[in-house]
Amino acid sequence: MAAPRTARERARAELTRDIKDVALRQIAGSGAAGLSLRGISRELGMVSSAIYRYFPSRDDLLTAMLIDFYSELADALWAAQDTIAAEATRTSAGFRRRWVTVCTAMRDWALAHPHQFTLLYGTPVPGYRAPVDTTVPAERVMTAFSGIVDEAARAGLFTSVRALPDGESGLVGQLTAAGSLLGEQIPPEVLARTVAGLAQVIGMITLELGGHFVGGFEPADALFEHAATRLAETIER
Amino acid sequence: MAAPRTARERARAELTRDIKDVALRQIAGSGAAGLSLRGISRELGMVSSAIYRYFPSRDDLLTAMLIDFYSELADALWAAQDTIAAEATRTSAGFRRRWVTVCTAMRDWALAHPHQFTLLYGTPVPGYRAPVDTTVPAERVMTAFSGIVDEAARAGLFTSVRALPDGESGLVGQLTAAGSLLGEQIPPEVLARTVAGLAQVIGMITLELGGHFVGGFEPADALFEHAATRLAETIER
DNA sequence: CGAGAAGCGAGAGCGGCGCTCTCGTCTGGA
DNA sequence: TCCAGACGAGAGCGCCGCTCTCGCTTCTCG
Repeated sequence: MAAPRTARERARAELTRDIKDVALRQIAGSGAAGLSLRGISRELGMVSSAIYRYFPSRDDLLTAMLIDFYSELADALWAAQDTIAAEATRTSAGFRRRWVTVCTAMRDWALAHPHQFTLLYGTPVPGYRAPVDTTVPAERVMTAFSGIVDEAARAGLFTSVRALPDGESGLVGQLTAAGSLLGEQIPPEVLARTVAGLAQVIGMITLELGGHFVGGFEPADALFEHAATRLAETIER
Repeated sequence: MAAPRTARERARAELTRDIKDVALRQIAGSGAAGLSLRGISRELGMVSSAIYRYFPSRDDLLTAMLIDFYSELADALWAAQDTIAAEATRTSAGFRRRWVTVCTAMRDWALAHPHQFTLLYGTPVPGYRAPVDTTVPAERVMTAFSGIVDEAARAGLFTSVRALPDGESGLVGQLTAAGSLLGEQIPPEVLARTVAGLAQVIGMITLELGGHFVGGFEPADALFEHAATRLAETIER
């Protein structure tokens, strides 16, 4: 993103921002499926075809939003961690507290931005396939979790972990390969639990947002916190 | 569903079936968002407005499909259990094996019917809210999991479970209330783990279907089976 | 500084969608 | 046998994503 020099470039950058702003409001209001280029252009007082000068297709606009949302979520998770970063994560209690904090931060963000969350982790939009540009911010979300585990591993918290049997499944290979991207110190068996744990967090939020808890576990605050706490224990031993 | 007597009734029942069949193909092919009443009518050689004699809106057709899919998934889960039903679930090993079997059956069904699965557990369709008719078959899916746990509880497998502290959160109350619908024998703390476990299974399948594992854990067979196995252990103690 | 290139918005138009309403026809029960 | 109700056809409403052409403006480069 070079600084806009000419008036044309400045106008273009501004309009691009405006389009994304309106798109954000549309998604926050009625979901990604309600995102309409015609609606945006109407709100911006321009003709629908003009939008295509800025985003060649609806999916490109969606991709831009996707990147924004991943980044926003990742920021929220890292910010939540920082509130207790002063406390070292060298102890078991510290690790657990930090893990639960990040899990809760994810749920809070999801409840505050349900449509954004479902766009990230819900049903992929029909013909849409997320381009590689989105994987970088998406990984920042993942590392918000794995970072905690990595730090705890460096502190030597996972000594009594039963080693994974390295069968012909290639699981250990997958895990060590993935682990080298996230932090060398995470033992494969611990990384497996971390991924499963993240899946559980996303699953519970998805179920809650999808209304699968109504009439049973609504509000799900207590259930969620309980599950996150147990998750931390599970990861650890 | 009374048996059709007149020719009119027979024709109506048949056409209703045909519409659902075509709708199923459309969803299986391009997802729920690609479901189009016009497309169905075209394939059926009739004019689009005629469809509305049978389903008053697109959402009503979606509801009918939803009920079918929940039932289909529940059937698959129960069928998978039945293959090892001869073996009693009185032992710890039996319980774990049965749990993993049902988890795997769910993943298998989801991989074979990705669009159906995402319709059930993915992003809710925009303005659509599932009517109560869908909760009955949806609960059959839940009970496919909780039934195993209930049986294990009856066999006295969960004796050494640390009791949940009954704080002011009301979690124990929620769990006992929900438990009374699923099987009186499940201790609240075990039910909490069961729900969290189901959330993890759904979460991992969602991530896999959403392509969040590509480049890291694809294929996810080994990771999934490992997670399901650990889940069974976690539920038990 | 002036001409050509490139960027831009407006407008018309394509085919698609869900859904509504009207109209003639057919069917089945009283 | 007759008539109410169910039915399919067709036209139409407003929405959508996307394309193409046409003039106007802005920038760049000789």
